[in-house]
Amino acid sequence: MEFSKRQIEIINAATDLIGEKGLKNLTTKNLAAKIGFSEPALYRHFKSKTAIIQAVLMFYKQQMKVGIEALHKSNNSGAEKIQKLMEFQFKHFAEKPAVVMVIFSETSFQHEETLSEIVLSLLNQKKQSIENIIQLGQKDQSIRPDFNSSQLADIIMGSMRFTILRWRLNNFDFNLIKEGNALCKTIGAILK
Amino acid sequence: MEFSKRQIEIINAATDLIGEKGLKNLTTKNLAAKIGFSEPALYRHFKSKTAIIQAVLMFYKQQMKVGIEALHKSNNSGAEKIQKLMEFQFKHFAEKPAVVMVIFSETSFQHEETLSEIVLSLLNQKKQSIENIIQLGQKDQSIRPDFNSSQLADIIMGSMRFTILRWRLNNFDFNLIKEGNALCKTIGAILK
DNA sequence: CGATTAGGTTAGTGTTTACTAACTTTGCGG
DNA sequence: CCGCAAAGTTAGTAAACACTAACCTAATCG
Repeated sequence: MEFSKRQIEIINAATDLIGEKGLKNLTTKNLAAKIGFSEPALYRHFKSKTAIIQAVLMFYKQQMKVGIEALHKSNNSGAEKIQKLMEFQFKHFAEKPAVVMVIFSETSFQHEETLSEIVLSLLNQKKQSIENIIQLGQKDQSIRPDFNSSQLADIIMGSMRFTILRWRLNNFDFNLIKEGNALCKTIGAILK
Repeated sequence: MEFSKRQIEIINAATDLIGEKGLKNLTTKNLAAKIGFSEPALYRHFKSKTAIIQAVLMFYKQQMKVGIEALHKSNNSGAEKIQKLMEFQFKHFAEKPAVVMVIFSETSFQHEETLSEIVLSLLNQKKQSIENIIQLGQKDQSIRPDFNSSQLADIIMGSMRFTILRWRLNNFDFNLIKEGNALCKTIGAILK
């Protein structure tokens, strides 16, 4: 998936709009206004609004993949990698709250087959990376081996998502990084 | 919050509509059609569509409260109560997938102050009950005392929500109760 | 028994939505 | 500097939306 400059501009504007007031705020009118040109111009770069949302998700998926791959290359133990991954994610969200909204908009796409599929693949990609790290950690003995890696991945991803959801519902007004670190430590203790 | 018969009828129909195709499927037109009368009739029972969604959430909140209170009265240990609570929730969702959709629609309400508040209170209510049970379990020594109860609650609620989200994104086509039980056991082991 | 009211109807309103038709401008390669 | 395509414009459209006005009916109750 390659995007032109203008397309990336549109993707960022769309992300911001969702970030500000949720998916409902992403209208062709608002989007055009945000970028500073007229509505029909959007259609020179994307064939439909759905294609734009699709691009937003793909863009985010790509970003996440790059971040996780970088983590994988480090020389840390499995347990340490999990810590780093959690830190990375919390930091990412704290810096770009708009992305948080996009993630949670996931659940509003059920009526759009193509979007649902991307969301599922996004989630699976992330879960798979975490499972891989856990299995690695179970081999290098930094993570206790008696837990199922898939379930541990559910627990890790779930607790992160939930913390982020709480943050969002509280209008982003507690320190996510701090709460994230605390969660991180508890998860670390559980994995030992 | 007391609802008339007709209001409960509307609440159920609205829940079903959201369950079928998400929040976007909840239009006044669809709702009226589902119940079998005309659109304007809706406005004899609720003053606006927002009020209907509000009622759906309040109704669900009430239901949940009743379920959790029943649990609290039992003579089980804290650890056992957590198990029961998780079973109860997974069963509830497996039986009424529509409610799942409503829960995850939470995240689509950010533009509506009043709805966001209800969602937050709903989440807090649930989290508080779980925290209470954990603290109880830490006193009766069925749950290890060296973890922060708030974080454990995040982990429990988060992993449940995530499992349910996966179930939904997979079109409800794995056995939620089975996966729920597996998660339950792992959580049980963690708490010990 | 007459008045009031709760709860239904048909018809329609203004607004917002995603998107298109048709035209114009701009920038670039030969 | 010509031709042409890419990328912008204005003006508009049909459909869907939440909601209202005006009217009707039947039950309740003093």
